[in-house]
Amino acid sequence: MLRRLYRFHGYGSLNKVYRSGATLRGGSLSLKYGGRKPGTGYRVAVVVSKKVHKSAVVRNRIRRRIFEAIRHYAQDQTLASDLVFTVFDDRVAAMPSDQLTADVARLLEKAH
RNA sequence: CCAGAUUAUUGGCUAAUCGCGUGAGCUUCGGCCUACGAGGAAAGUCCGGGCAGCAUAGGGACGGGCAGUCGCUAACGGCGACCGGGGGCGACCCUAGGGAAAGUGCCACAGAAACAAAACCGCCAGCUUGCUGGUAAGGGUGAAAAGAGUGAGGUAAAAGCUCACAACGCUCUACGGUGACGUAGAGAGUCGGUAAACCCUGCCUGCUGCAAGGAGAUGGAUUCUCUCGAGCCUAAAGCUCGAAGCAUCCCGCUGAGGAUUCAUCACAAGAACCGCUCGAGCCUGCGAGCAAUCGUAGGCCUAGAUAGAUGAUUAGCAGUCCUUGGACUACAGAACCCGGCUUACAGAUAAUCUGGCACC
RNA sequence: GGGCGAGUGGCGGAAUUGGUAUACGCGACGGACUUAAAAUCCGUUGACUGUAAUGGUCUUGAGGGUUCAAGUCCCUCCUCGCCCA
Repeated sequence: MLRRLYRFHGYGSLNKVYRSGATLRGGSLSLKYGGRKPGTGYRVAVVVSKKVHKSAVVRNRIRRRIFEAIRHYAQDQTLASDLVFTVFDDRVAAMPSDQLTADVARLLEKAH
């Protein structure tokens, strides 16, 4: 899990990314990223709808694994954008962590 | 040992590295350090309360809920014990279980007849030979056809029509029990089912919900809104009544709300907050009680997030599945808090009891 | 978090106070018309299972209950949808 500083708070800023952000598609998840002024850091949200999986435990695991992959990526690279990951497949809960980290890193690379 | 019954507990473990939230401490304000951090169902939202607002929520109507008895409880549609009924060889389990002679509705099809009484077939008698009368024991219809078995008497043929014994529910009396009810005796036995149909009886019940609500209190001034209508009056002013609010209606109660500003008291930067976690709280012992539960003594503080922390990876062990070797770790994620109910749940453990077999 | 509603053939959609479940439309199948097809007309059509023949059993999201009888009444669960800052 990322620190509170790097997460979204409230609907307004999230809706702004949904309206004006650009979209990248991956295997099981997509990324919307949007304009933030340079030098102001980054914010991340992960959206896992109830249609992905009925169990709240599985949805929580998906969310935490993606946050963890982003955290490892942010240790080496610098991020500067609003990032919204949307999951549409429950394979994310069971796939090996190396593959998940690579998928997330590929999306983040494209966004820059 | 095998097959069961009931109840309770547990719900992968250890280590390393990297992280997140809250509180305390330190700080050179960059951080550092330390403690704690999902459940028995956190779930479904099916009930009941606390708490908050609407009048310190008051009476009645309407509506809704519950239903054996006695207890427990803050309360309950929950729990415990007992009674009646049903199931099991048994341990034990299941049970929405008030009232149908207060009234109303419904009982399709079939059937002669469906809640008010009845003759279709059969049996018996009479004569006009296909009608009349007698007969509710038998047949047939149906979920249900006047409570009723065996034997004897009785008759034209029959029938609780009469008698003996047995069964059934009802009423009364006696005894036992706080009570539901049980046991015994006596009496009279034509007179459905359905109340998870309306209804009657008894008891309970205001509405909205933390997305509630708060974010100064008291007093005064000005102004606006609800605000308009009717009556008294020539008109104005004034008075009275109604309308307004109390989230269904009547009674009853009250004028209510917003903005600006002044004074006094209080508060001290916070809407990124409070409510928010110390509570019908948990653990242990003792006592009362068959038990639910209650009393008492000692000890303990045990998540409080807010697009939402409680995690990720690696190694070893334990277990399960299939073929070396891999895969997997029951059900499942707090959202104001409690008491229950219901539903989901791999495996492991413990206690008590029942039936059967073998041995001593 | 809190509050509501719905579920009937392959699809849509009826079924009055409990009383023959699936009326009606679409679709599908067979036949007629045609050289062939479309349109039109006629007929069949829930599932399973028989017999020489008439048939029998099950079915309203799932399970249970009340009743002679349940799509309808009551309870528990499942799925889908809607509303509230």
